Amino acid sequence: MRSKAGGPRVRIAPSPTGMFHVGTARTALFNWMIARQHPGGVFILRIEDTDESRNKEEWVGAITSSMEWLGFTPDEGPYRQSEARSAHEAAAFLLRRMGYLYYCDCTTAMVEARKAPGAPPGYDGFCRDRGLERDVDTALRFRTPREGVTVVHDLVRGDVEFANDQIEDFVVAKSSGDVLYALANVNDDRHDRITHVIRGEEHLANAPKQILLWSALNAAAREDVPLPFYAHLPLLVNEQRKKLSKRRDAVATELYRDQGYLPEAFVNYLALLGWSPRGDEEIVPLSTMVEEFRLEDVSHSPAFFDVKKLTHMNGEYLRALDIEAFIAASAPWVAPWASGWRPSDREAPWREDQFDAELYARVAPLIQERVATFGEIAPMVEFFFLDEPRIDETAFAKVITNDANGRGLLEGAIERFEKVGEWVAASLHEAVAELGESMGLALRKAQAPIRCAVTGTLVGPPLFESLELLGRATTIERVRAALERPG
RNA sequence: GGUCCCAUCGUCUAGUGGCCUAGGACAUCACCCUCUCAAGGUGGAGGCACGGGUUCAAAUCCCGUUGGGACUGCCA
Repeated sequence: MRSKAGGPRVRIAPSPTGMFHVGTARTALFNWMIARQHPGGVFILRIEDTDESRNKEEWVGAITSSMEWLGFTPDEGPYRQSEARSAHEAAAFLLRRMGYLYYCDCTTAMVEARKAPGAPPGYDGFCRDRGLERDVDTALRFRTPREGVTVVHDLVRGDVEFANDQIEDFVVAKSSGDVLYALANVNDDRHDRITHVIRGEEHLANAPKQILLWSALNAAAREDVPLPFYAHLPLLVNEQRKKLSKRRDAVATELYRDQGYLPEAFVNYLALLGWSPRGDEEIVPLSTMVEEFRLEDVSHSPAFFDVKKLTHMNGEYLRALDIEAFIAASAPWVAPWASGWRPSDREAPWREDQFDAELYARVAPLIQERVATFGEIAPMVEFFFLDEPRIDETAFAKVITNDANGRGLLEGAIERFEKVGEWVAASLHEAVAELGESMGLALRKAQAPIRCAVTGTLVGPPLFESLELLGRATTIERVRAALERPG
């Protein structure tokens, strides 16, 4: 349980909430990088499941599978906080015996009722010296020092001071006997010999309480476990500058995985939230980030999670893939029946018997630089696999129904396509160009109705390459179908 | 309300007293390329919240103001 060669021991301690919050993902990344900077570093996953309402097994699965996706394999764990229940109770017992804790039977309403208008909020210490014993309605509170200051030596923010008389006598164990997060977390960190507590800024106000508890535990147990370094990371916020919330915002890491973001790109983007690599290049390999990362360099101010930038960055990663890798990695989105994992938020875009892996392999180079996520592939290439293209009515009306040249172009195209010698992109390009010329139209105008008839839309992969792959028969058949379409 | 944190282009950031006429990236605009859409290329617009100090010199240090935010549970 000790660090190998005195390396850092860090941990992320998510509570199971049903999904893996992107903020937790970033915290995991920063912790993981610190662990990887030292050969003896240890990265621990501890699931804080002490509250029974947050103790669903599948929720734990959301944590482990996202961690796996991100590539942050824990060196220890996953531990369950709930497994240490008896250790927490023992710690509470010891602390109580040594006088650091006292029983309190005040209800929230009672505390509230005693409060003079304008009095400081929080518990007033009413039971501090009443010498209550354990009972069905007694919670255990920590006897906070009334004088002095507790300073949090924060690696990103510097020293943050809290006057002890501003820290209320907080509850450490419920009247049910269940030990609360405040103590459980500290006891676990102490037990696990955590050296760096790296977490979100929302925990900064908890830090002095935890430091007090840590010291009390050291004294009570007569074992001086060194206090960890603290590092409170800037919050991730939404466009309203509010902390990213599960209710309002797209915070589930799984969502990004389902949409077809690459974990490497996602991690790279996450690192940029509150930190930046040296130099002007933002797309950097993980190994470089691990090398350059310093908690001291982390920004102090909140960061907006910008999906647009994430998406751009993902596009860059996608384009950097060689074509085989691109094809392989996109499988869950184009041939989910053949891949081990499939996105949970969508149906297969077409039936297995409609899909043609060889054809897809030839289509892929056409769309690799046109998509930013794997999820965008299917809508762009579906006309290759569906029996009939899905027609965009607006586009159809614009370039075929309502364009004076529309039908003429389609008729001319059929005529020329039937005569094309070798059915390859270059010949088709030439054929359509000539057709356009004969009607006094630029190629960009001439190709539009054909594109719409065959692919269903006005945007997509290069037309002539697409026609080549589709074949003469299908192409002509679709152009005919468009001509026969009512309206 | 109390405690605490924060403040450079719309966004993420570089900047740690002179190298700043404030750099990069995303987004945005224009142009080029072009069979559509992208990608790519070139260029543009856009920022040190405000007010006082300190200093020969401040985006950088100090104070205040304003503005944001977190916490304030017998949740984690």
